[in-house]
Amino acid sequence: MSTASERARLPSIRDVARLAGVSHQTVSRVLNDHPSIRPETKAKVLDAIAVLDYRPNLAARALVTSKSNMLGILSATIGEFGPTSSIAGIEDAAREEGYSVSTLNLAATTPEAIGNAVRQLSREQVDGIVVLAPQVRVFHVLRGMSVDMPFVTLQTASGSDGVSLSADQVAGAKAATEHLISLGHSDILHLAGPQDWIEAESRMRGYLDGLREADLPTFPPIRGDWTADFGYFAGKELALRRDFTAVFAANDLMAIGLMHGFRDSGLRVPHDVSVIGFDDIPVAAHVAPTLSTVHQDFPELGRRAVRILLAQIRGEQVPEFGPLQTILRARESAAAR
Amino acid sequence: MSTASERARLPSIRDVARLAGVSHQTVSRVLNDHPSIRPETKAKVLDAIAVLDYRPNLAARALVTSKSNMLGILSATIGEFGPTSSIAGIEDAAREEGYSVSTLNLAATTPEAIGNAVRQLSREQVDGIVVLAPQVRVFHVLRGMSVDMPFVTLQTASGSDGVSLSADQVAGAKAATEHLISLGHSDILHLAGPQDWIEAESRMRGYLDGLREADLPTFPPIRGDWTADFGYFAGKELALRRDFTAVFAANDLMAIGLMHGFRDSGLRVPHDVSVIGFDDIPVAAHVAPTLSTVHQDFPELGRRAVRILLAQIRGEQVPEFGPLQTILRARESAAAR
DNA sequence: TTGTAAGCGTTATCAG
DNA sequence: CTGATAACGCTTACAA
Repeated sequence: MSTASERARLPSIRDVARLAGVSHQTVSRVLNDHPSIRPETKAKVLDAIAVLDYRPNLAARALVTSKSNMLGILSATIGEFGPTSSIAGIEDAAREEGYSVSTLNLAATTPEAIGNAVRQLSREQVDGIVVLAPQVRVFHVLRGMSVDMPFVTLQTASGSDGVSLSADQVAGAKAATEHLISLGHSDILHLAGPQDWIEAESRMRGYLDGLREADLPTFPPIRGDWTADFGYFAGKELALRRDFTAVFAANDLMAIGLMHGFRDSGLRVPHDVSVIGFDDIPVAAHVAPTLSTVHQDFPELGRRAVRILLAQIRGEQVPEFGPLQTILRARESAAAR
Repeated sequence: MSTASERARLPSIRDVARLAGVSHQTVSRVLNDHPSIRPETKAKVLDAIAVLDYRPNLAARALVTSKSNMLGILSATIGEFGPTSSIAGIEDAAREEGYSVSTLNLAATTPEAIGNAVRQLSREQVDGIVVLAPQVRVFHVLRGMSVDMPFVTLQTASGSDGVSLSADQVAGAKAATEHLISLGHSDILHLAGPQDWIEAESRMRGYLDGLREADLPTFPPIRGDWTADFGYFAGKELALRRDFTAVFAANDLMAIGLMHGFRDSGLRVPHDVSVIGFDDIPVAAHVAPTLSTVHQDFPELGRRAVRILLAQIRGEQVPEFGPLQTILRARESAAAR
């Protein structure tokens, strides 16, 4: 019985060379698609590689080239739908380009924690980092600490400096608000995301812009924490004051909790109050009433991040993506008053 | 202006040695907590390390030790709540133990794709793999191909061979079924997960066990695909036949879609039909009606997987965990008939 | 087109 | 307790 510790040594480039009757360097050339190599030699080498089931040792390669062919994901989200979907996009795009992906979840968003995380990723020799840390402070810390490798931040203020990208949150939020307005609502509240979150700010701005352009009164936003539980309590609270006819919640989870709170308070959605959310999570189309919301393509965002990052790493022209479109999904929860 | 390409060489163990006035080997010993080393020497070295902001090159270390201090996650799920939550647990536990984590998403569950994925991970020198591939076939392929490194599979049949673990799906599903029975239902349908999924089988078994023990009739399960959309169409279909009073859906997403389908067909939940789900996703407590379901601690599952894997890697005694408890959450969607 | 030599930054082995 | 020396598997020079 063989245990893990007696695992045989894997074939190296030299074993391949010996079997193929060439120098190890020639094998290396084949591996790296070096232009000048005789076809028959190449064939011999490839044969030997196949026979031995040889696979290059990535650590050795990383050591000598000081590139790891690995991308880091620095994430500071707890498993919400958006970021999670983006991560999937990042991984797929990275693997497609031959990069592996090392993920690191930030426990806290203190400068020290962020610094440690970046250092850790840098120790791991990642060639670049995709930062999925939608909190404003993370962004600032990152800018301040002069990270010694290429990085791209996702879901941050758009257009800030060419290394961040996101769907057009402001436009989406504005569209949501305008949808409510077009349904005849004029007293529209906003259940916002947490203070520190960039997306929360953008969505709030879209809300304010929408109302301002329609010359409607704005209300001080209620600060939530993205959770359905918070939405629920907000709903109970809001049911006591009846100075509004519609609410735009900064994400679907809060919107669904909100509808629950209203329901428990005897308010009917959309009959008494209209609600619209943001994100279009998979259940949005199925809750009762079905939730009007704003759809965005999170995986595509991740894919774009990778393309930008790789361009930076390779010193190529960094592609310019326009802001990713958001799509309004009108459903039952927002109706004419 | 300095570009990435002119990045200065990072300090190496030899730079530290020179500054501390010792040999590079001594530095290495300090780094690895070698027992026999004079405290003052150690202090000098640590000083030099701090001054130079030296950090060990992981690739070099991986090359010489042929361990990477990296764990692989092989995932074959599309971003569902459960697996995603478990992944977070895996990452946290791994980082805590000083391991980094490389994630690889399987596009297809063909034997070739699985083989490639494992090979890729093995190229990356990961020290072990956590497999999050709940499909039966993946499990079989893995067993057949004799992976050359330690691995643990999550969410597979419990007790099959000590390297797989999961919450007790069967017990949870049985509890859900018994809950419906205790509410007075005797004609209970099951909206199952896809054929190939291990958890789908377990939950179905729990359903069958529950009914059998109560001497109630079983119905041929409806095979779903975990999505809310499928649940919706199933609901529309089922509304046409009225030979049941309750449905146990294999996950919350399908349960929520199902309720939507019933609603659109004029059936009221729980008045006309009771529904219970599985997973306790964050919105379950807030949809209308609030969804009765079975809760399980996905992150803990991930943490346990890491502990088992690390024990294997380190050749320690592998900890024995009992099956993870599931908890019935009785809410509005399942009521007495 | 191919081969030889050197070195990447670390740990392991053996002296002292 | 500490220091030489030799790997680890690969790529980048430079030579042939």
